[in-house]
Amino acid sequence: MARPEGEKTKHKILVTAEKLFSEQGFDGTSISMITNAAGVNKALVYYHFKDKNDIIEHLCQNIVEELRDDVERSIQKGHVHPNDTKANILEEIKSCLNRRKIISVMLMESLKSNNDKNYFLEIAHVIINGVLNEREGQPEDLSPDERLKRQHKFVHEFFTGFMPVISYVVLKDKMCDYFNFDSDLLLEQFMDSLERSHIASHM
Amino acid sequence: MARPEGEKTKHKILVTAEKLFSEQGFDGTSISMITNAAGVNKALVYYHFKDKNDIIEHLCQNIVEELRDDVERSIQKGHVHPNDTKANILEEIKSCLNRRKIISVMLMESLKSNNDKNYFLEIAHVIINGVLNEREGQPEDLSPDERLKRQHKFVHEFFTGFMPVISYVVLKDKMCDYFNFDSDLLLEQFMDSLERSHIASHM
Amino acid sequence: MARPEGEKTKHKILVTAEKLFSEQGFDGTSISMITNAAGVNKALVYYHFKDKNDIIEHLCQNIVEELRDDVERSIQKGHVHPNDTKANILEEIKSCLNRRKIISVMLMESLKSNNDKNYFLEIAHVIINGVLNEREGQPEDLSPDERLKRQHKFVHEFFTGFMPVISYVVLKDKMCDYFNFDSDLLLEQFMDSLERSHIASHM
Amino acid sequence: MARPEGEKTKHKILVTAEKLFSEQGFDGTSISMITNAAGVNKALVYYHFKDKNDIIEHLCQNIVEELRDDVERSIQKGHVHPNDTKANILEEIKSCLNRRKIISVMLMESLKSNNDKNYFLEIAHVIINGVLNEREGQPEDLSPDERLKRQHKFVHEFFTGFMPVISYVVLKDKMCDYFNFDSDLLLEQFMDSLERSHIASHM
DNA sequence: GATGAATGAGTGTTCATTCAT
DNA sequence: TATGAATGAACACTCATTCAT
Repeated sequence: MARPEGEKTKHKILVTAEKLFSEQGFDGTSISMITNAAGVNKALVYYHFKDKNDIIEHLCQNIVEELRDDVERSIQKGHVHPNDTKANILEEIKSCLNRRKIISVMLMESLKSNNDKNYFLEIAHVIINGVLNEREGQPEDLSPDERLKRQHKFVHEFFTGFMPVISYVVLKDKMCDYFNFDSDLLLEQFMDSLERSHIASHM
Repeated sequence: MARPEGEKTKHKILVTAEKLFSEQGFDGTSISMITNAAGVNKALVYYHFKDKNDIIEHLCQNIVEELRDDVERSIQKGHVHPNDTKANILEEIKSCLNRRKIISVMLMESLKSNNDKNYFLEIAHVIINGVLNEREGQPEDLSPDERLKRQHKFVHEFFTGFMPVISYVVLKDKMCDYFNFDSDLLLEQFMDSLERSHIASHM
Repeated sequence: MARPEGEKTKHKILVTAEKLFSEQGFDGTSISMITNAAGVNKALVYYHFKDKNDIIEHLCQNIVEELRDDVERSIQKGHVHPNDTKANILEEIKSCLNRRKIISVMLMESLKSNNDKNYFLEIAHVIINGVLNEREGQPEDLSPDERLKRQHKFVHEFFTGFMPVISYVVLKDKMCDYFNFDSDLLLEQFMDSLERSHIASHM
Repeated sequence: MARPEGEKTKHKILVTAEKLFSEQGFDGTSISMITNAAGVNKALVYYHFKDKNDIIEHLCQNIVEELRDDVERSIQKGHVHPNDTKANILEEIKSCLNRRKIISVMLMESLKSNNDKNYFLEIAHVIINGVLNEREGQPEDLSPDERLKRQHKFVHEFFTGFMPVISYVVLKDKMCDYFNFDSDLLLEQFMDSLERSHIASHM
């Protein structure tokens, strides 16, 4: 675990940036804010990263890789709770909750219509295809008709499964604040809704 | 309809700001960008608005009011297409599409955990309560138990109906680009999914 | 002469920049140095000029135009001292001395082999062609042979007339310092040399 | 000739710095640019040189010494081409061409009126006095009148011989680019002009 | 209502230089 | 000799905002 000195600093910058980006947005967060919060010299950021954008790029690529690994491992080992869809979904929600800061940042950035890269859609792609492949095996040489079906399944998963979970993860705290909801109750109600709508409608 | 000169300018600023905010985010858009694009003098912004924040506040309050009016009218007059849930949902989606720029901005801003005001949750509140009231009448003096049920319905509508629609509206163009989807087909598939999951699970 | 307020500021920036660029070079002079010396706000520079480069561009284009006008006027009106080459050359030297700051800057910049624009060669072109046209009329439809002759004359003027004068103008103060020369004597000796070499060798 | 490892590095830094300084100027070239281009560690520069200024100082002092040696050797051995002034001048031009990068740098720096050291005038001094001494012997105990004559000769050599040659050397490539001149023809025309003006006017 | 000019504090980024190893 | 990491000051440039007219 002995990280070389430079890697520690780089890590500190990344962690702090992730926090501040999720709180204030990418454009609303200055390099000074990051270095002040992280307690590192401002110029050091540019020793470890090409520019400000390179920081968010690192953050995004890191979790894209993490998720790819997760998905692969999940397919190989099978689920943590076999035959218990609900428990598995809860597991997934929790895994998203742990990454909710960067997910929030990616969503914000993906909403800007000017952006070229779209890491949010990239992780959607990775996760949903992981789920679909697990359910029905890796597709090869699809006929146009099968491809259309596959796309339909993807769209279904995206809007009725993935986005509700993402929405829950990135908005739950604000909802509890705004509507004066209890956090545990909200989770329960959300899980129930997801079960009755998305899970019940699996194609 | 003859708008006084000043109102025209104010309107031009608002329209341009909405466009740029949705393309680049609020923090990513400067006053100069707005005035350059709108072709108005920079100082004029501060004649019509208190500060930069006041612009987004105007934009948000405007559509909150618009939506309130829509909802009220809809309850009074009934739906455009009575007894055709699908058509009505399509109507709603189209109404959101027309406002997708400002909705996108509100969502971005609501994701920042630092923000105090949350216009996105405010419009969710307005719209979803409109839908629920239309379905089952305005609730008064709810018992704790009824209130819980109402909250559950709200949560259900929010995550399985509202958020999927919003997601579709703000992300569809990026999805078509990223995944090389056909726009019309995506709408069709999305509508089908929504029907099978959300509409089928109405409580 | 009543200059609008903004033009005065712009002028102050240009004059100060010219001075500092000639003393420290373009890259050796920061915007802060200029604004501090000129007593104007730093951001104002960017109100009046696109960027730092735009300042030097203005300076260069201004004297290019000035020189073009000078040359044209000189051809129309004839020399100040007809039939007295020496006096006319002295006149020219003095006119260069008045512009020696910006000439020095242009020469420095033209020596960087990376630069795309070359204002120094542009003024050489303007001045020398002015001299040649005055002497032998504006050339039209030159045969290849005549063109070669014209080029030869240009080269001759450039290296044996123009460059010595420029060198004198931009280096005389440093020479007087370094070699402990008397300023007036240096001018006299330089004029004598120029007469005996360049003027005597006119083609 | 086996250079110790450290000397090789030092040499690489000097060569790269000379190249970049001549392309971008001293102030326009950063230590990072040099170390990146030379492929050496940045901190190593400060092992071999006191500071950035020390690099240019080394470069300048090196050729000052080189030129001193050249001049001395030339006086002792006589010219390469005895009795052929033209050939000798061509030899000198070529020797300057080989050193044109650092000469260009020295000239740029000498044009800044703020600089204390003036290596450009130092090499002018070395070279021109070498030429004069060769022609008429090393002067000793000059009378005031003789000293004035000597100064006049120096000034003559400087402005009608040295500066044209230097100008040719540092500007020829830019001239060929800018005026679309042929390189060989330019040399020919320049040599001819120099002969007819400077050489013809030797005092 | 509208404008050109101005401002102080800030932006992202790079600088020459140093340090410990 | 050489290196990766670090630093404070400076860089060019832009920000939101204000002022006088």
